[in-house]
Amino acid sequence: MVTIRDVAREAHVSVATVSRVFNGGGPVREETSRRIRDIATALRYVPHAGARSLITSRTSTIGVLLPDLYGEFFSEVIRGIDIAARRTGYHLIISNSHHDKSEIESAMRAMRGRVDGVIIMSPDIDAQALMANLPDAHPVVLLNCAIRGTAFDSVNIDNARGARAIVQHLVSHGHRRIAIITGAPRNVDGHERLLAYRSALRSASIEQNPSYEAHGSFTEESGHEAARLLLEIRPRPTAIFAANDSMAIGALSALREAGIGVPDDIAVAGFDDITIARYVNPPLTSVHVPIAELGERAMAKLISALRDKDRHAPRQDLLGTTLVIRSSCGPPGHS
Amino acid sequence: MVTIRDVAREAHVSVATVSRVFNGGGPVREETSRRIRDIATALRYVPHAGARSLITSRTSTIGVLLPDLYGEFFSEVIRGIDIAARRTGYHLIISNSHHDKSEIESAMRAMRGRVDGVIIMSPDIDAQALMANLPDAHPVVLLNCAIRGTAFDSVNIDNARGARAIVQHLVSHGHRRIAIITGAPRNVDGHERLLAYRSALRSASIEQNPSYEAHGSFTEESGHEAARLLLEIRPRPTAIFAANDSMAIGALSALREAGIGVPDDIAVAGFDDITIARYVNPPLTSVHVPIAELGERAMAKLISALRDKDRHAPRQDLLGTTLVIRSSCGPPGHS
DNA sequence: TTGTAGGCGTTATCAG
DNA sequence: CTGATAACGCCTACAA
Repeated sequence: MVTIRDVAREAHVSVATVSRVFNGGGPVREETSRRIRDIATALRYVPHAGARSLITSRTSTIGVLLPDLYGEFFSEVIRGIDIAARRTGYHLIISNSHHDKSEIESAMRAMRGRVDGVIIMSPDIDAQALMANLPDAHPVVLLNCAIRGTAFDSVNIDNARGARAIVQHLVSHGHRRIAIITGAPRNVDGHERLLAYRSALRSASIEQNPSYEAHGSFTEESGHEAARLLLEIRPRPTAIFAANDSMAIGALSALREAGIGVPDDIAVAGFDDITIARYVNPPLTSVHVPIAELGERAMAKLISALRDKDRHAPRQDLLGTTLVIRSSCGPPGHS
Repeated sequence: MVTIRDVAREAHVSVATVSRVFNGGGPVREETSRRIRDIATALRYVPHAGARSLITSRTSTIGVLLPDLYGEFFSEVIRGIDIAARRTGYHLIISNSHHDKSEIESAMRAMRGRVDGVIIMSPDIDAQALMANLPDAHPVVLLNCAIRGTAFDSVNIDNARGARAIVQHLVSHGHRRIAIITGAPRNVDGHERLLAYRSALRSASIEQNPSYEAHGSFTEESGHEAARLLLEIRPRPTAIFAANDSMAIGALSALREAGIGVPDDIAVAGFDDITIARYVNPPLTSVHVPIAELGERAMAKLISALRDKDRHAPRQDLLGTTLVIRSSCGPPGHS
């Protein structure tokens, strides 16, 4: 392995000078600097990250703690984080499938000394209290977590507005028997969407039917199953709001199998607006969520917290959504 | 920051003893060991990764270099890698959007001293020659790369068999005018699937019509567009093989818009068997690819290369696929 | 069974 | 502008 000493020897200077060249530290004569730089590249010299972090106590790396996550949401979040990371020269350590407090804590422990900060995504609603006292080893940004109003930086989706918009859209099309397929039981996003659904129904003076709340878990399969259950209920709902697109697509396939027309017999709406939403049959009305931006924003917050170090006021961001009207709930103008 | 010295002082032993406890190094009296362990956890002591790597020259971290990648394929690969990584106590540094040689090389340089080995995923066909002489800083496993028969460890999908199976399935249903929507132009998988399609047609003594080869790029949108183009051709194809499911779904939506029945008027088949394939209308006949296993396998190979160090014979793995018959090409038995 | 001490590759401080 | 040199936190012979 080629070290800073090799470069120094070859360039007939001290290691200190080489170090200065690479860190923009002190003043170095232009010619010396160039010579060192040339020799370094010729020797394919790369500073040893560990040694550097030992003395600077910074790693230029940030950790990302994720729950079990499948599909588009996961990859988009990572993509957003990566975009912001590479823009600022940070590396990314990612660690998957963390659910409860102990797993998160052990993961954070394992990351000590490897990262300068951490982005935690833990949408489990029960993690709220658990994460209340996170180790303050390094700055933390909470991504789509259940904790609200704390002293942490956080980024969340504005689920309430989005779900309300969907329900209002359905109501404006004359629907009164509106069912919901809920998300995974203890998931924040699913929970918030459910609450907003209820509240929107109340606002529209629609009496709520508890049996219209079918349980799902964000998968196509669960959406399929839930829709089948919903079809048994009398009076049968005339609209189904699935808490995410995957379940909406599962529901669509269940309705098709049952010979039910969409949107004529039953309207269907989703949430997230994943890419495929516009290509299913019929194209799915949904709520667009800027997923990549979620990750990008989280990373940006972390970076700025890292820069400011002490003087940094945590803020809670709420990312807006957009109603995307296609044809699974009938034409836009109709009411 | 609490260091090994703090633990040593608190436990009235030398740092050497503490180190031994944590590395299973030399012999330590049972009682001493327990005391040190207790104090360490009480103090929340975690060895500094950088300092350790400085002397052991190992990092317990592996790097993952990926191209721009969207959707399910990406997340599944990562998931597979992560499963194998956590099983063996390795951390994961991931780095996105690397296409050409220079980007890969600079990324690898940036990882020097941070990782013990690297998994490179670079499905660009042109990268073949470019990557021929990778820096041999650390062990490398090629994941879905175009390089074949080299001295590198590699894991690839058996695209040829899969594509051939699809075409034969179509032929067995009486189709002779079989079109293909190709993948991204320089993508290995897309390329191999195209070649296998041609070869399967030849085997079936079907004359090839170059205009039946529509260009796609693995996105739903490109599949949609390609299908529309295909519909203009006379004689019109009676079957469309899309090089992946996303494009097949895009094609499905184009056919629906054109009022073409599937599979009655035109049969459609995909590749990958992503989760959603069974929920689209009609359920998509496809080739199942064990994506997560791809990542898991790559990681396993890297680990074993890391263990053996010198004595390790690189091997090229080809992951098998399975034909999944649903209804987008007509019933299974029919011919 | 335990302690001492040298060194891993860098950066930072202080003299020149 | 440049060069010694002392840390940084840890592991590992070598001694005791």
